Amino acid sequence: MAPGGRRGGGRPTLEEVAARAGVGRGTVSRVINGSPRVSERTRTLVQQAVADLGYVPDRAARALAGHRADTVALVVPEAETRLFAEPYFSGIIRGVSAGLADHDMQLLLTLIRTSKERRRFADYLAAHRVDGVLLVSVHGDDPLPDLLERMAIPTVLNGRRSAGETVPFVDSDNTGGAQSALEHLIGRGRRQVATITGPPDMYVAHCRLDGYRRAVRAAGHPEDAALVAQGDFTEEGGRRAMRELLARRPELDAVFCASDVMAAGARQELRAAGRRIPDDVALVGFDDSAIARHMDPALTSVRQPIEEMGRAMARLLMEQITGGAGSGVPGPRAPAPPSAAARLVLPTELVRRASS
Amino acid sequence: MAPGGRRGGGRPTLEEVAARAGVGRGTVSRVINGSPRVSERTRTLVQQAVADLGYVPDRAARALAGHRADTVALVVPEAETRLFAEPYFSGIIRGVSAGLADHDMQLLLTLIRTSKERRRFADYLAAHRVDGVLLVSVHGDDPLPDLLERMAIPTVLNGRRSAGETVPFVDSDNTGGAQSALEHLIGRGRRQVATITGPPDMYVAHCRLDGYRRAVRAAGHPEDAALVAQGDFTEEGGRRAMRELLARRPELDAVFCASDVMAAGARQELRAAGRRIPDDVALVGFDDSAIARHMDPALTSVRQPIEEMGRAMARLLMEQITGGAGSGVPGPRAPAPPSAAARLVLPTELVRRASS
DNA sequence: CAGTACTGTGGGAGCGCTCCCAGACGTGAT
DNA sequence: ATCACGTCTGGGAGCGCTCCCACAGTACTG
Repeated sequence: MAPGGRRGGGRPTLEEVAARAGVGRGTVSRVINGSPRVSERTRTLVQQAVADLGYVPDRAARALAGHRADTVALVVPEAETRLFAEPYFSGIIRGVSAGLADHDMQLLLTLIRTSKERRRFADYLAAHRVDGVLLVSVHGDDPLPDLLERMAIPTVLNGRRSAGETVPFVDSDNTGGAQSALEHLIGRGRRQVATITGPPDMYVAHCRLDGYRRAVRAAGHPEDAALVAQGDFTEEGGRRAMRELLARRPELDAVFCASDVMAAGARQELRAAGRRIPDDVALVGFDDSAIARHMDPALTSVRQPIEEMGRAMARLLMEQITGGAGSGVPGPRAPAPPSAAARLVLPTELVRRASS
Repeated sequence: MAPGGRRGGGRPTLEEVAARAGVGRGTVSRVINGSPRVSERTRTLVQQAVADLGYVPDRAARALAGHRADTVALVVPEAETRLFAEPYFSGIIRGVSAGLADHDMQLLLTLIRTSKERRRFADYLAAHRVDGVLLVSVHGDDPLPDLLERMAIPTVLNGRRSAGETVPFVDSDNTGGAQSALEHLIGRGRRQVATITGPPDMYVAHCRLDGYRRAVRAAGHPEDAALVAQGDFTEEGGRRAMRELLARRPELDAVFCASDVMAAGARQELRAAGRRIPDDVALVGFDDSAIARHMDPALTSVRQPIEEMGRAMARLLMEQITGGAGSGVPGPRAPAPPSAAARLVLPTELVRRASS
């Protein structure tokens, strides 16, 4: 008779299940949550009642009483929303989603474009609506990681802000990936290998440049600063950098680009300059994105284990949330100390195609 | 002294705000929810207390007491997770996210791959954790739309299952887009325009084929069934269909592909057959995805107003949830009757590039 | 056979809100 | 002055869970 609009017959509550099973509320709760302190007989009884009634625990009530949300947020800062178009995010989301499914956790997607939206998200955190946060592609100056640390909310970054990252993270081996790209080029007889880097304020750009340098050094080639041009991960930046390189070192015979998108820009300039790929100049990218496969010629690129990274992020986050304790019973939050396992660097793989 | 781990000092509650403002709980609640039945003086008083204490309402408590979740789910069925890589999803998500931000609604992202995950999602719906659902790229045989209708959960589809779609939806003008692509080709003197279609069990494929046929008819060209080949929205499908077409009608001078991905496949076959693009054969795609810009030559394609579609989906859903009542106070759910406005078809735009 | 230690169980006391019913205080008409 | 009818306000009664305390029962000990 309630005016509000109680839905058809009303969904069964814990209490009703308890009544039907002839046990107390607490016992049903224990069964639902997989507590071991229930006799086998009672457990079966309760499970039967649950099945009969089609009982599904109300999450809101659970969240209120249990101080948890069964939800984690995947946060994508403004600067990165365009990257969304890349298979990268698709892979991360799939990995995360798969990793969370086992824990019956939901994924909240939060795009933060404006400072108003950042505030809104901070309120959301304050309102206890998430148990943890996954942060994608943080820049060095992003205030979010520190905010999360202050609020003591379990967090995992995708990538890191610096070599001394304090927040748990999952990253790919950018240095190693760049290195393998260069070993490949040098192994195929290229002598004058240039590189187009990412923006210097991003750690990932540093790593890839570092890998380039190491490989050049290891091969005994001279380190030539004129072979390094700065890009910004955009196509236009790739074009600009390529023009610079061609002006400075017209004799170059290979270019390693720190992203596929920049490689696409570089290719245009190379073609405009009449260089054939790969005959005159070999080209290698990074990310193994869709454009790598569709470029003409198809682009050799460094692939990251993206979906696996997403899975790993989910795993690391769950470990923090459950306080390192095994899967089992989700107790009240008990923040785990930062462990060594909370820094994960996954290997990359070179995908060879026609451009090199 | 609570063992659980009450966070630092404890966040302020409604009651504390009430005490500080010297009013009752009900009054604070009214102010928070923007009820008009509060005197100006009291409202200011309460707002001051809220600001002083940094009060943020607890969402879980709100959800429990108020029978709402302030959350909507964006559901992506298995078959589509690969499309995730496309700018399409990026755009939809951005539009939806922007559209929801105004309503202080959160976005839950749900990937459904297995039947186990579908069940899990159904439970989630039963557990009252979402106020509405956005469904992306539904197939004709997807059981989800009907399930949602039965549960009386507000829903908006992206695309529709058939011409007589009963669930509110937002779609783009696929027929018109295909038509404009063909008018463009025919206008440039192409006489033998072939098409590669999507899978016949998808309504969107029908629409695009329909647009092709209408334009051919309107131009007074003969309708030649041999110029129609069936694809499946994949690159390999595009290749196969292109081979068929070349075998059946070697004299064709243009191909309209129902997706960019299939156009990429078609291009490979055309090239393998020694046809130059656009000199011998003009090529047009659909979606205006990343590969369209990076293809060689760059692909003419039909662009959909993706982000706007996302926004519209959010708007339609919110209208259902708030029962058509203006923004204002969020009352308990009152499902709105299916209105004419709940069917939205947005216009497309032809983006001309070098391939035609 | 009392004493100690478990294991299993019931149910009270909240979690922080919203809803809604009374009641306090106006204001105007009679 | 009296009554009716507004507008505003306080606070009780939940929402459906989890947590935890107390207690019954059983199984060991000395």
